[in-house]
Amino acid sequence: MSEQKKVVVGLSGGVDSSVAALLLNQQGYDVEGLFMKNWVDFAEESECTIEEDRKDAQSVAATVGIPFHEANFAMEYWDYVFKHFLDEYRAGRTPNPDILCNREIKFKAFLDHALELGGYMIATGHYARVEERDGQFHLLKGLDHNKDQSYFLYTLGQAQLSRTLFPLGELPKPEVRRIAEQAGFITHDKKDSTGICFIGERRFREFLSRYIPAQPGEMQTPEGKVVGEHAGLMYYTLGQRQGLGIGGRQDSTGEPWFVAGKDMDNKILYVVQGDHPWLHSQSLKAEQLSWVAGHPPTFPCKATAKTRYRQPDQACVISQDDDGKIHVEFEQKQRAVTPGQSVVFYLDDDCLGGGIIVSTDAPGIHP
RNA sequence: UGGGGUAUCGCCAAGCGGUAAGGCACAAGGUUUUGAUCCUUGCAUUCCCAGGUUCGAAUCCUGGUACCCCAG
Repeated sequence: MSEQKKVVVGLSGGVDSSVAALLLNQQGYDVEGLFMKNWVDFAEESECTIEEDRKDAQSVAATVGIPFHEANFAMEYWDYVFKHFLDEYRAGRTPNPDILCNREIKFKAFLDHALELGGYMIATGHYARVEERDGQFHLLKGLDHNKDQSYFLYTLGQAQLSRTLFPLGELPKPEVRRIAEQAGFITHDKKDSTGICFIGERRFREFLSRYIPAQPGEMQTPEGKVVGEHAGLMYYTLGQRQGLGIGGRQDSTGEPWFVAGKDMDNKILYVVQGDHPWLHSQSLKAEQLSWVAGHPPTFPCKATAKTRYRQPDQACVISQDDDGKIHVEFEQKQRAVTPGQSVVFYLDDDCLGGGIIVSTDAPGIHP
């Protein structure tokens, strides 16, 4: 417990990282805090939020009594996260920028920077655990399964995990808030932040339209009936309900409509009503695999998987495809499995790794 | 300009003399470190218009207007 080595904790200005810093400090680590600014927004109220977060982070560092640093990885964020994010959307897929952000920024740029600062390890306020067993580092779910964030961390490998501490991994969220309040943190009752990491909560369509111009087209049913017009395929994601504007067709059942497919070439957005077969898939293919252990498991491999954050674990079998991709066969049909999103594998609490979904066996047309 | 029919929230749609259901859409919250999903709440003092009957009408009557269908 009395490791005298320096740990740099990423302070975001939220409750979680605040408590992470406090706990490490109490555990006897030589803790320093670092606030990252990775997004620059001109003439925008979000600039204020960033500034407020910075001040809160600074205040927390002062309360804990640790040095406070700042870093700006806006360039790295743009080049390694945001560009890719836009490319994916342009291609009609739905990326998860926060997973990339963890790989490229928090556990690369930040980690490197922390080492330069003389740090030995880094720490964040993620709800996840790292455990070393037989010389292998395992990424485990946060003990508070309700807040578990290992899904976002599946790209971390041995090199990263061996230098990472997740002080909140064993704690339930309410306890974290309690600790924050007792410590007198300015952040103790701050609302949990959501939205893209470092960018924040946005009106998503409006935000995207600043980077990708609208390209309207038809909304069609699988039968080819035109039921409306869309603003641009990239603004919609599979399984989406809100924003379609279709209501009260005389020839319909009265059930809500959902996005079920995209025809990029013809700019057609396919929509279906209610619980439609196009929305369900039994299997998927994934690529850009990343395994926590540094190597894939032995295939075929029985495991569970999440296709999106906070989804209950789904039983599946992972196997290798001839073309190097991974084939995942689910026990139960899955709703709206979306290309560009990540599938993350688990063995109980053990996060094995994951990959990017490229296709599913759901009927219909997908990018 | 012969006959018949329909006109209720942005769209579907209940209502049949007793003081405007519901669904979809939309909006606002909630959940949520992606995008979604999901949950909660809100959403016609008013029923095409104008008169009339009635204690009381979206519901009955009269006259307009609009649209639809069949005939010509």
